[in-house]
Amino acid sequence: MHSKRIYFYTTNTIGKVDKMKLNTKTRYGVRTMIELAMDWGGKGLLQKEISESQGISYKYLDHIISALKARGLIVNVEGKKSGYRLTRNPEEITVYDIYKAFEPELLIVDCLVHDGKCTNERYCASNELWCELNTIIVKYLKSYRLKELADKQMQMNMDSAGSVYVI
Amino acid sequence: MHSKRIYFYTTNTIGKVDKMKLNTKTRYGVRTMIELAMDWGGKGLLQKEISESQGISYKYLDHIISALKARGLIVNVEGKKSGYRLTRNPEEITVYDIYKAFEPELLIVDCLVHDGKCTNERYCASNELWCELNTIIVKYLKSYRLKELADKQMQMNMDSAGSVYVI
DNA sequence: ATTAATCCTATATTTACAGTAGGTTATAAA
DNA sequence: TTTATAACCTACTGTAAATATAGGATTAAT
Repeated sequence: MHSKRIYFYTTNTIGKVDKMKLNTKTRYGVRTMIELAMDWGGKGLLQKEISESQGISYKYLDHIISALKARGLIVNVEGKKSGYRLTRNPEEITVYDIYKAFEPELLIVDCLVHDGKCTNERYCASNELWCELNTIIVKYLKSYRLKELADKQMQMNMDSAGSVYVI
Repeated sequence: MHSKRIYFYTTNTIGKVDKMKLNTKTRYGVRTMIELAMDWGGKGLLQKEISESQGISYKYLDHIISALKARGLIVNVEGKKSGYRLTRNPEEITVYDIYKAFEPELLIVDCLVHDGKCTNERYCASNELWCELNTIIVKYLKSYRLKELADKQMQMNMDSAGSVYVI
């Protein structure tokens, strides 16, 4: 699943990019949420159904769903076997909400704190740079709403029946 | 150096954030480049000097410098012991240029290609989302020039002598 | 020739991610 | 009330990249 490393000095120095990479749980989480958003107002979806339509391992989906539930984003309609549904309107759920179900905080460098302000007393030009970038990313994820994603997906599902997720 | 894991289900599911993180080499690379930018038009800086002023291990800096050289961003002024200097005006070097010295490409998810277009034939709403975010990040890094960083750093170094980098 | 800076290879260590396995509990249906 | 099935939870493993460090070879200045 992983591509070849690229080295300078024949070894070391430059590795395959694994940082600045979104984790799979967040990706899967978003896809799961899109699926549930498309069912918004419907009968609810079973883990099995989500697993099959999304091509995510049933067992692995356990963890995804657990995190989404723990974060209060989804819930069982009524007891088991009734399926899951969103707790809020997809319009009111941002991608950042979903991200936060899988990561404590988005910090592209460690010495930035929650609100995007730096903890260091001393001045550091690069810190300012990364801090700004961090803010931009979070702002984007907060601006993107689940509804938009579900709408796009639904539209395209109608246009070409049988389309498949790949991410 | 690493903070505690946070678990749901008591184990697994959520790990310490290691994704969506800038790698240290890029961070060090930027700091190295700031240092050289502040010396722009000067006598050149030795690896030892950069190592000391930045608090980066001399040996580790080997790899940083190697990558920057391989990328053509820096060069020895003339032979050894003459010090390194930038090959271009800091005004013409973007942070993305530096990033590219350490990572083949910035791709927050694997199924995006260089120009920000998706490789998949099938439509995928989340792909579009990540693709846009990727573009935003790259755009920001391309817009930020080394000169700005060096200027800020120089200004603050003058304001408070003896300031120290932390990132 | 000596010194020292650069240049290069190899290797160690850590640890989070990604994923699997195996089980218990709850609930709906038979 | 038995059975089937879905949800729920814990534990564990394999892998691979990141983050270094060590040691030496090469080159150039003095």
